Amino acid sequence: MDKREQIRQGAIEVIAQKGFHSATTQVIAREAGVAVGTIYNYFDSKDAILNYIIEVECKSRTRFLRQMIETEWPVSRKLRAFLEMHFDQIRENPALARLMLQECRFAGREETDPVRDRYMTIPRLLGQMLADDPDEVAIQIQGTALFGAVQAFTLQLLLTPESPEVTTVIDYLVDLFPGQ
Amino acid sequence: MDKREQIRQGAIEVIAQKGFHSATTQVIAREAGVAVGTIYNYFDSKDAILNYIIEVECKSRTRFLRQMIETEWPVSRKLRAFLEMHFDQIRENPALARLMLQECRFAGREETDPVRDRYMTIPRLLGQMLADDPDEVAIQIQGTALFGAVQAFTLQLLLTPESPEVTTVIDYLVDLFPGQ
Amino acid sequence: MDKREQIRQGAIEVIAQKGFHSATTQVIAREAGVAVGTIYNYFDSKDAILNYIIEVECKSRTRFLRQMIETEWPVSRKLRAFLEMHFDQIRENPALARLMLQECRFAGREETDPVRDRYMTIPRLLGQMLADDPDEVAIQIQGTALFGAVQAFTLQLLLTPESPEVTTVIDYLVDLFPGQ
Amino acid sequence: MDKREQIRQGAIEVIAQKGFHSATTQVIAREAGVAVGTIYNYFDSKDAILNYIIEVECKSRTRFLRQMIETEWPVSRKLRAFLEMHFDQIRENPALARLMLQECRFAGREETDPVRDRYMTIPRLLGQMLADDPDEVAIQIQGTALFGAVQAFTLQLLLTPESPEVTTVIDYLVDLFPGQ
DNA sequence: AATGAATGAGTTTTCATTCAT
DNA sequence: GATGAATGAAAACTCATTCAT
Repeated sequence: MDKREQIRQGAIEVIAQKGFHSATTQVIAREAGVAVGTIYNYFDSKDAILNYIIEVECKSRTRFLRQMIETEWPVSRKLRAFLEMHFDQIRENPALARLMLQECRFAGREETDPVRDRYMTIPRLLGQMLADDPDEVAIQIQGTALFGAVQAFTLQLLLTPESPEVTTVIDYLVDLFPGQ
Repeated sequence: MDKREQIRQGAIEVIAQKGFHSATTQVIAREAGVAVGTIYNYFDSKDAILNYIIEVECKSRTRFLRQMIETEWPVSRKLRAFLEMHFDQIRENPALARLMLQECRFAGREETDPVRDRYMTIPRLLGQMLADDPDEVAIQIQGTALFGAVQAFTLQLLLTPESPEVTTVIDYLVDLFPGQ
Repeated sequence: MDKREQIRQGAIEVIAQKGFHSATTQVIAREAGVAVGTIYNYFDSKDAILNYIIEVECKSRTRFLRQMIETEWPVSRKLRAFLEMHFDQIRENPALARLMLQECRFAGREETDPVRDRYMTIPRLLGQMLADDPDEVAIQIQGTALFGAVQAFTLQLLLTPESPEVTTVIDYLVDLFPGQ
Repeated sequence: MDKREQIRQGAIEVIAQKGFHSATTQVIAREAGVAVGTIYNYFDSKDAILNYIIEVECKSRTRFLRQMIETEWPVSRKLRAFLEMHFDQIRENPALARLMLQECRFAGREETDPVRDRYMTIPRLLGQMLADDPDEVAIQIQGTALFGAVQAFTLQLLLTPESPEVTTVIDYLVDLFPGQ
């Protein structure tokens, strides 16, 4: 009944499967169970759908991370909680994971890109979670390294069936990033 | 004089700037200083250009990694050498780096993709470089983590001017991945 | 209002005038009073338009011939009826006649061609009309000869203004093919 | 050694197989054993090659027909001689026959077309061969009918393997066109 | 608000022709 | 004369977007 959400879901499936460029509005509309025209009642353009999908996903991650940061837990527990949430979501919605890996390509096309800014917030928050001092360069470095490592494991998980166990990966990462 | 190379260079510039999809053959040809038709004397299709670019770049990385693997150096020195080579090349040809980050997203579209296979060789070789036992899962995990971390730093370097110093990043990574 | 028919009519005019290959989709669209894209809402390809035109025309001829074959009329009357129908249609739509002569040249390019099969049904039915025994080689020969003769007259009619009178031609053909 | 003839032969093979439009100058050149550029030393354009092929073939037919016309033989013998010559050539060079049927499409594209004029001379000469009076309409009609019938048989021969025997066809035609 | 037929700008690719060697 | 790499105009086809119903 919520058309915007319906369209978002349809778009995720189609874009994950065919890639953003090959995902036509026709097919997205069919998958979402609406007419093409209806899409344009809820989104300004096809690009806007993708931006919205990424935005929703980033918000979900950043919200979780901000909660972790404010918690009094030890760092290793925070990190483990985040990783478990992340890989759980991958398992539940692999299409969305595929889409995020495929379509988050903002390598400096435009000068300012709100979606990119939102995306790049994640490594920063990861850094903060590992150690609270936001000015410390070393911390930002840790955040970026962790961010990249998680991404690479996610990609491997989606691509190769004989990937390592998720629990092994989580244990490894929790051990690697002690946040000191 | 070497038209194939000329086209490759032109394509790198244009694709890095506008993305593969928005990079038209017209513009690539103009940038390369040839006519559109000439592109098709040297490549089967626009896709083939991209594949070739990625192939060349992957080969350069894997060749270097194989050399490192066969060397008797300590692991930390091998890793440092690789990272210095990598970030040197980024500095020299940022367009190419941008392109690799933007366009090497093969999250499982096609079942078999030779370019993807070539690309995914890099984390495997990184793992081997860190510790020679190719059967050890832990080593593969290290390779993947390192691969992802390097990518994330590369992206940050390209996107944000106030990124950490490359030497700091290299020191951090050499310290993080001891290969034990 | 019926776009498919509109496009068929436009395509007939343009293809008859310039030949199939030189008839661009742009010009066909303009002649049909639609946009290029609209053509592809009703046909899979430019080829499909030509196939449809030929199909419609062949069906019209074969339907008429089957009616004649089932009639109790004497052969000469059946033949005359067919020829009058044929040359009437030529007069009414010379563009279509021109197109059929120009573009129905299937001299064995593809192994199987449904359009060609439909086209080559006409000489077979002509043979049947001349004498009902479908196994008699002689009859098939008559059908082919009649078919070719009619085509040659049609071509002459379209090309040379000082062609013989249609009635003379019909009389001649009715006299030549007595169907014995 | 005669390059023009070499090119003509190569073009016949390629055009017969792929059709004029799909026969590229590259492939024609390769088949002829020359370079593309060489074609343009002997022909003004790709079209000129086709015209030349048709011209040569028409000349061969018209020369033969003029000889027959000047002979004192009975009409049936002249006709039989022509038909035997024609079907012999089909058997010897089916590619050429295919090409002639496929590519002789002059349904009134241009006002004046020398190749078309040459082609349409054949039915006229056939008429003259059947009865010498060139002014008699009936004779022209016969020529056209015979021309079309021969064409239809040729097409059938090329398309369907279980065509009637050539001798049967010749006997039939000689019987059908007594020339009175 | 929902629909989906119509639109036409934009893209890849082909290929006849040229011309420097 | 022979060559074949370079050329770029031209063509089929796609698809995001619009708008009348």
